[in-house]
Formats: sequence, structure tokens, C-alpha cells
Amino acid sequence: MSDSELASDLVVHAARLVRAVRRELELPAGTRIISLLDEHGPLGITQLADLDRCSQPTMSAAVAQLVESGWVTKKPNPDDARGTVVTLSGTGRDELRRVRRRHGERVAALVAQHPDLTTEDLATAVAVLRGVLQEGTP
Amino acid sequence: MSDSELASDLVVHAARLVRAVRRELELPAGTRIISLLDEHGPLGITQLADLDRCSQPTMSAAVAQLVESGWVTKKPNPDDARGTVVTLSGTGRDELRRVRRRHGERVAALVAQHPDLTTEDLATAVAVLRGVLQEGTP
DNA sequence: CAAATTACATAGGTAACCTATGTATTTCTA
DNA sequence: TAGAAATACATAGGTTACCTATGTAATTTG
Repeated sequence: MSDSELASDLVVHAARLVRAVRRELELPAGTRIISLLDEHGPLGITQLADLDRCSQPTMSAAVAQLVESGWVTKKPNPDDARGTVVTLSGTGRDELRRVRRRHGERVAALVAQHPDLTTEDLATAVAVLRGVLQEGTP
Repeated sequence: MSDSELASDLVVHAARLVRAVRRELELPAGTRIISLLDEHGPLGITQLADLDRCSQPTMSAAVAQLVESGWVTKKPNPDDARGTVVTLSGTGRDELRRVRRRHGERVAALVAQHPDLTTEDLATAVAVLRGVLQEGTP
């Protein structure tokens, strides 16, 4: 199978996985965001939107929800009165831990059903997905 | 990193990829469906819903759209007057080819930016995603 | 043959996106 | 250094893709 076919399948199967997980475990957009904050530390709205590949208004709304949930805090950026700084809260970190455990257990169980899939394969899959999104989307 | 952590990351990154692709290349729900029909041949609404992990009403609506686009045909099932048979049309097959080429080129280009990611890695990633979704979601 | 099951359709509602546009602040430039 | 351009967000309005609940017709079962 060509790289091109594989790449196309990657997308379709990724889409299917996301929907399957969303159905049985909940995968709100906020999860991606607190995950980003955990990885990068405090960020502005636009930075978050860029990292998550969504529009700025979408991120504004998503962050507003997270603030309401108490999972992040939003303060004006002291160095730039236009901007804000979104920070992961302790509650948010707890939530992230919970979500990760839920998803982890569930997906790991599915992976375990396939003896031909090793931990290394799983790591490779994550690396591919991560790599595809890194930097240059020219 | 544990299997559980990896599995959790798999989901989040998959979600991010799907949204990134949806943004710049279009990834309508119909794509997944014609992809299923291509893989399995003609199917009923409920069968499609099960395979795509969505509800039956969702699939009904999605198929209705596809019929309108001319990418599939819907005929009553001759063996069971309750059911219908959804079949991929020639136009649908063409569209699938187009979509695959678009996605393939785009994602393959991104993969190519990462010399450490081989075709084999890509194949592994697809196998993992496919495996995770296969059969038993008990 | 009545009851349960199955295959869809319809109705109504939500989450997560988007583009277009407005506003305040900061940076660039002539 | 004043005015123009750019930047960081917010708001408004709209779409897509889902969902659950429920109704209907046809099939299978007891």
C-alpha cells in the first residue's frame, strides 16, 4: 500500500476512533485544551487556537467554558493589555488525570485484545500522529 | 510511558489530526461512509451505523445526504421489506478516489517532513487505529 | 395470531466548529 | 511622533454532525 493510501486511511480511522471514544467515554473539546496547557504551560487564546488548529473564536468560547468549569483561570496579560493568560488550575490538572486514566484504561484494554499490537506499536502510532501535526502545515 | 498513557495520547492526538484535516481539506461524515461501502460492499443503514459507531438516526441522515449527492443509491432490500440496501455509485467511487488522493498527498507530505517516520511506521499507526476499533467494544 | 423484535424515519436538541466583524491595544512607519 | 497596520480577543449568526426519544411498518416467535 502506498504512503498516500496509508495516509488517507490514517485520517479516516482516526476520525472513527475519535467518534467511538466520544460516544462511550466523553471527549469534550476542553480535554484537548487542558492537555495543551499541561504540556506547554500558560498560554494566550490565540496561541492555544494555533496549537489546537482551531479558530480564535472557537478557542475563546472553549476557554470560557473551561473557566466556568474551574479547570483553568484567565487573567489579563501583564505585558500586553490586549492579551490574556490561560493557566491550568489544580482542579483542571485533576480532571486531566481522570480523563487520561479513563481513556487510557479503555483504549489500552482494546489494544490488549490484539496480541499482535505491542506497546511499541502504540508508541509508534502516537509518534506518527504527533509528527504529522508538528510545525509546518505550510 | 505506560500503555495507558500512550493510549490516552493516541486519542487526543487523533482528535487533533481529524480537526486539522477537517479544517483544511474537508472531511465530511460521508467520507467515512463511502469508505465503508467501498470496503464491505452494499450494506443496510443499521449495519453502516454499527460499523461507523454512530446511531441509526445519524446514519439515516448521513445516507440521505449521500443519496442527494449521488454518491450512493438506496433501494429497498428485496429480501426484507423493512430494510434498505445502500450501494456505492460510480460517482461515489470517483469521489472516494479524489478524497483519498487529497488526504493522501497532504498527510504524506507532512509525514515526509519527518525523516524519522517511515512508511512502516505509518502502516503501524493505521494498523493500531484499525485494531483498536475492530470488533469487541464490550 | 398476538407479542416481541427489527429496520428505518422523524422530531427536537446540543456541542463544536466556522466566517465575518467590531474593539482595544501595540507596533511599525513616514 | 501621529497615523496606519497589525495583533489579541469578543460577539453575532450560522452550519455540521451527533445524540435520545419515539413512531411505524414488516418480520420473527411463542
